[in-house]
Amino acid sequence: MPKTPERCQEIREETRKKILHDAMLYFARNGFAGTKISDLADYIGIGQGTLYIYFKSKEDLFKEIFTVCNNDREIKELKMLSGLPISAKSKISKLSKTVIEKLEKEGNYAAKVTLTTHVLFEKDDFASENTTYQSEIYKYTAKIIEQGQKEKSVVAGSSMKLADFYWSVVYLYALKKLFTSKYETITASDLERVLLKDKH
Amino acid sequence: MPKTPERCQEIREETRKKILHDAMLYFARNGFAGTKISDLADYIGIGQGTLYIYFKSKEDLFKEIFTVCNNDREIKELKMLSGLPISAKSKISKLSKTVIEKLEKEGNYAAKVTLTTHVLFEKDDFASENTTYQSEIYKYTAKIIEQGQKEKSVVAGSSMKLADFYWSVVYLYALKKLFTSKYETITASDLERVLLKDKH
Amino acid sequence: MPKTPERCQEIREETRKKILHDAMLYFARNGFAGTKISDLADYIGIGQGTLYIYFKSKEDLFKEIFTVCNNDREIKELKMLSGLPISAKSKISKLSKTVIEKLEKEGNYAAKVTLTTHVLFEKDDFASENTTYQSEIYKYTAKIIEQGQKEKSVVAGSSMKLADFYWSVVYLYALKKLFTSKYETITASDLERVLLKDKH
Amino acid sequence: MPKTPERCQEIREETRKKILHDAMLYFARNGFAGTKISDLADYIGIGQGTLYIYFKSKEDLFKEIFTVCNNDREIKELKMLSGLPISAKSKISKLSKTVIEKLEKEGNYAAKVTLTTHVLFEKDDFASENTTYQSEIYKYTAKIIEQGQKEKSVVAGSSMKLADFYWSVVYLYALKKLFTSKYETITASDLERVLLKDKH
DNA sequence: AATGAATGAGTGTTCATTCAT
DNA sequence: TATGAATGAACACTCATTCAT
Repeated sequence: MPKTPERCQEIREETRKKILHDAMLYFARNGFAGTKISDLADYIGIGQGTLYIYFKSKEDLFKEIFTVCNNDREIKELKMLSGLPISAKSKISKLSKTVIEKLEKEGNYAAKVTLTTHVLFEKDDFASENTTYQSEIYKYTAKIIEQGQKEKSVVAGSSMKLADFYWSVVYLYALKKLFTSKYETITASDLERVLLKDKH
Repeated sequence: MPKTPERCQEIREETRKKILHDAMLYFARNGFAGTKISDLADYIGIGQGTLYIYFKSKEDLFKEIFTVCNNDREIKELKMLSGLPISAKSKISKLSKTVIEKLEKEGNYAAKVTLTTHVLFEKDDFASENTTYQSEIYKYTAKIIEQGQKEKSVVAGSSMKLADFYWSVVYLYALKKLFTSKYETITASDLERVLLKDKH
Repeated sequence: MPKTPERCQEIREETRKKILHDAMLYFARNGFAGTKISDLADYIGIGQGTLYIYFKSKEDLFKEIFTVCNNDREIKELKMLSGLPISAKSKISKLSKTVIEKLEKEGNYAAKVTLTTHVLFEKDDFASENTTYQSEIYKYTAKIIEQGQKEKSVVAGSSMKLADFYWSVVYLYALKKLFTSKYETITASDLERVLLKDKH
Repeated sequence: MPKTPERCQEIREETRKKILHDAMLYFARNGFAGTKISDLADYIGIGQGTLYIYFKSKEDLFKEIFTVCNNDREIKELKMLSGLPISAKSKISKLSKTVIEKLEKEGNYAAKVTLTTHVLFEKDDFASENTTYQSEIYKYTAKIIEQGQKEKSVVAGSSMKLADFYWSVVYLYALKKLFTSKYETITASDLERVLLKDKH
């Protein structure tokens, strides 16, 4: 069975995907400084050298992972949600349910959230690039919050601060998902409460 | 004439305190793996060798800092609060005000909270030791929550989960305090909302 | 294609052997404290890091070398010699000739003797392990000496003391071999004289 | 009681002597590289800083000790012995008795011999200085040996080689004296046997 | 003069990266 | 292409030396 060039390309793509996927989780758990290439390669199940065929350096790999994390689908979905002709309360409920579900079910969502947020804190170099993504997300969340404040369903306060609060809580439970199994996970209604006034 | 032993002891005690204090902040900001001894020593304003007069190793220094973080005063104060003959809502208000104030004013409170929580996630070795401290804090918080649930002022749900949620939010804003100055800090009433139903 | 595991194993074994061999000489010449890893690696002709692939630490490397030095062949040969049905004088002659020859010809014999004896003096930790080897050697030498004393060919005195004397002289000329080229080496008959009465 | 300048000078002299004396033993036991200033100061019973009042550096201290070791009295006595109008055998007997006695009784003789010889092996820098002393000693010993060979009491062979052999054995038992108490010490007649033919 | 806390150059050890196979 | 042994720059740690007291 001769390897066609196409098949070769396919294999390459698969390996690359696998590295990105596994490394995302590993970096999210151990941080950049706390990740050794040797350990990471073992974790992925490849040789150390192989990593360097696909990525120029540890830093390069990290950056690529970070880029993958900041995909636009997330933003687009949120943008669309914010534009829907429904109450802010519904939007927040919908969003919260989706997020909690992703945390539970979607394999790498927790890692993605964790890395995205971590970078904000730790890596000054990436801060600018990241801001773009983060600020888009915040912008649309803030829009929903403002709508909710008009509708009296959302608590008072700076909409950006509240958006930040909301996503920080998501980050928190992403962290918990990654590291512990001890505590019960937050529910969508717990998450909503960050923004919503009580229902009576 | 030789230095008096008393004076020597004093000097040692002061230097040790300074190292513990400054290193706490540095470790909280950079993590264990992300902290280089040379940078840390520069940050503290001492020679690298000096660190090793007072602490056997980087790990040893970290452990000692962690021990300092887990002081009992915190626990005692919370225990006392939980026992007071006032409404749970008042207790939560009081606690939240105190915590937010400490975050704002008290020099190393943010670092303390951050380290204590980080260790829970990252360092398996410390998990057991840490659990003691953390679980005491959680226990008394849960007690207040349960009181509040009876009084109908606190939302429904597992009291331990809610306690964890509450302190996780505190951790979040400790992180923000340490790393950014961009965002408005959370208010006590934002923090309360994690637990309390709306006032109306 | 990956390297075959067999070839890898081979390479590892070779490098390990080379390190043990060369480091034995280097440690014998410079002592443990006097040996810098950087110098040693240069001497062997490998990178510093390579040493740490094969040995956990400088101390570990030293211990392994020491173990290699204390091989049983030496003991077995001496045991056999001591049991032969020939005069003690012949045994001592034979032994002395062998030893002197090894000192001259066999690459690392001098280093081996030197290290084995040095350790007796300097490293308390190894004393017990070493005693086993050393005491076996002494035991069989003492046996020959006692035979010689009965046959009136060996001088009077405690056989263990004389055995110790004999091997100490060997150690001496191992040292000289390692460090200087100035002095004429001892002859087998010089060595015999430590034990034997004059021939006339 | 005001300290007179004379008394001050005396105290200085005493401390200096104490350091030289104790450090000689310590260096002999641990070697140059194996000696830490902090340990040495503890052993002597003074502060680390004090050493640097009396000696410019570790190396300087070692050199001074080495100079003290190579005193001329030894040489003079041997020179005189070699010139006496008695048989070589008597001279060797006398010398051996004196040496063994010194090893037993004289506090630092073993350390002195050990250091003097060690330096020959280890410290290339000192080799030249040392050679003077050592070669004087060897010269007079060789002279006695040559006399003995004429008188047929001493074994055949290069007189320098035999002198070297003789003093090497002395070094050996100096080592043993310093490090172990296990083995019986050599007797003067054991030592003589290095040079003398048997009595029959 | 004596001390020992502080220092930083030097040493031991690790780990991202390279490269022969 | 994939591997893991080899590397050396970077990091943790030690110790001879200095200096304020």
